[in-house]
Amino acid sequence: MSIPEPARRTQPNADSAAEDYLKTIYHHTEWQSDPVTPSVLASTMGVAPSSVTEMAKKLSAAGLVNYEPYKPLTLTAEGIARARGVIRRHRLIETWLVDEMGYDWHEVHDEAEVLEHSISERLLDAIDARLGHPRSDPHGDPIPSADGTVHSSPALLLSQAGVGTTGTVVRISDRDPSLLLSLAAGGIRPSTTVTVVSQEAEGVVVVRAGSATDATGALVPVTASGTSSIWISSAI
Amino acid sequence: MSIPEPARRTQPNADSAAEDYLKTIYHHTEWQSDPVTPSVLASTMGVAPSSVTEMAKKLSAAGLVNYEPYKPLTLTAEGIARARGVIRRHRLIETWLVDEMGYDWHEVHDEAEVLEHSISERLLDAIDARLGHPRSDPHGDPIPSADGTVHSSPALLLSQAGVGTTGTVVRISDRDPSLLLSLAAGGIRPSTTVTVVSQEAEGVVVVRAGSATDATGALVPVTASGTSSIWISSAI
DNA sequence: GCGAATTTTTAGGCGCGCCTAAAAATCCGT
DNA sequence: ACGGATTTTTAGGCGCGCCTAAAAATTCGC
Ligand SMILES: [Mn+2]
Ligand SMILES: [Mn+2]
Ligand SMILES: [Mn+2]
Ligand SMILES: [Mn+2]
Repeated sequence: MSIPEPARRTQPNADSAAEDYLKTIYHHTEWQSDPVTPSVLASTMGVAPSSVTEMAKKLSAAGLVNYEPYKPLTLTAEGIARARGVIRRHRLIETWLVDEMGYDWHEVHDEAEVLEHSISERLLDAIDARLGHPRSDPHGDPIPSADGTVHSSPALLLSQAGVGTTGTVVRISDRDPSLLLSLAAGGIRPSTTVTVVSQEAEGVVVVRAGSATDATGALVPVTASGTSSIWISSAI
Repeated sequence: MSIPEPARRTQPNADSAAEDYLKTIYHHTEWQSDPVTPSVLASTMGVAPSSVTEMAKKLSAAGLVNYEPYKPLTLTAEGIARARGVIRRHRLIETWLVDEMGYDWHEVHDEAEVLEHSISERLLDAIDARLGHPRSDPHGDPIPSADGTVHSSPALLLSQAGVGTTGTVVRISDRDPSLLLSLAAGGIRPSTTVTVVSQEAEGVVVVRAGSATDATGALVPVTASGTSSIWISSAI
């Protein structure tokens, strides 16, 4: 009894903050290749830029991030592996919630955001097996396999596709639940075939292929920086 | 963009420590009625007694714990409700892991200890419905219902039952996985009928009712304070 | 019932992840 | 190429949940 336990107890979920930084850095380079600067990361994560600098140093000391003052952040090989682990957990949880637990695709992101930090490898594997080792999540994002492999199809941002382009929806960002809801109402999901009808400042009109009478579509918003939330395959 | 967000971001899992204190206080009064002093709580939770005093003041300020210096801690009505919420989550998760995810009963406690703080009410309800609203977990502990009701059967600590007593196993503490494993090997689970064969300092021998040839049993250890980890119904 | 042993509280400190304000470096337009 | 605007870093601070050491209160044995 009463072993004189020498030291500091680890906080619950000790490094979930670090996991979020790794995941967010990875995410920024997954579909685009913006340099990931502290200010970009700070605004994505809702923290002050100084907090990013601080964490960047810590992650650099841990061998997960390459950090040079005043330069963009990049992940080391080990950092990439760790980020993929977090993303694998996130996307398998989202898939499980939709496929087995009665969630709709716009409702799963926030729940996964929390559980990705607490689920064990064993439980994750059980879920993965039960789902039949899915390759992509409900929004079309690839699920890294347990060994770290990722199969992602090359894709084109919808806002960069010219009017008249037809393609298959590869991926839709899950960050805006209300957009997901309206896209579902318009019949647009990953693997749907769509055609760009017009490109305007306030949005992009997309029409799903179909007979003239039952074709459906949606207005896809474009951000100030000129990007939409949908990626399509470049098949003409 | 860049709303001048006024204040302090909440830490991830902000109050999981508080939830653990509430749960542990409740747990101590669930099957026995020891007074819950800071030293008892400190040793159960693996923290210093001064940490308990500190948290007791915080929980008292929050209206969840009755705290008077130098007196045992008790939960307020609101504290009981909150503790039952945590325990409901813990036990439903354990039940789900055993019933659907291929876990054995000695493997679930640690996983539940983490997930109980991060699962949402919605996901919990989905799991509860899927399991058919179970009343007790794999170790025989009652699962509080969503409205806070608990149905627990009166039970007798095995170490307090005389030699020759026969009864039904109501509940087995899940804190010692190796004991659970050996009890399962001995055919002892909740609702098993058992008879106390001998009471000794180092343990209690229990034999399951059965024909003379296939009767099985186990040696149940008794702690220094004279308690075992099994409760039986007082039938006879 | 009193002194010793034990328990509990207080005091002061630490690491984490965040903040604001100010200083320093880089970037950008002319 | 320079000066102002922007970005990034540094400095200092805060709340949380924990710690150890010391002080205070309670409990226990005789
Ligand atoms: Mn997501
Ligand atoms: Mn997703
Ligand atoms: Mn348990
Ligand atoms: Mn249990």
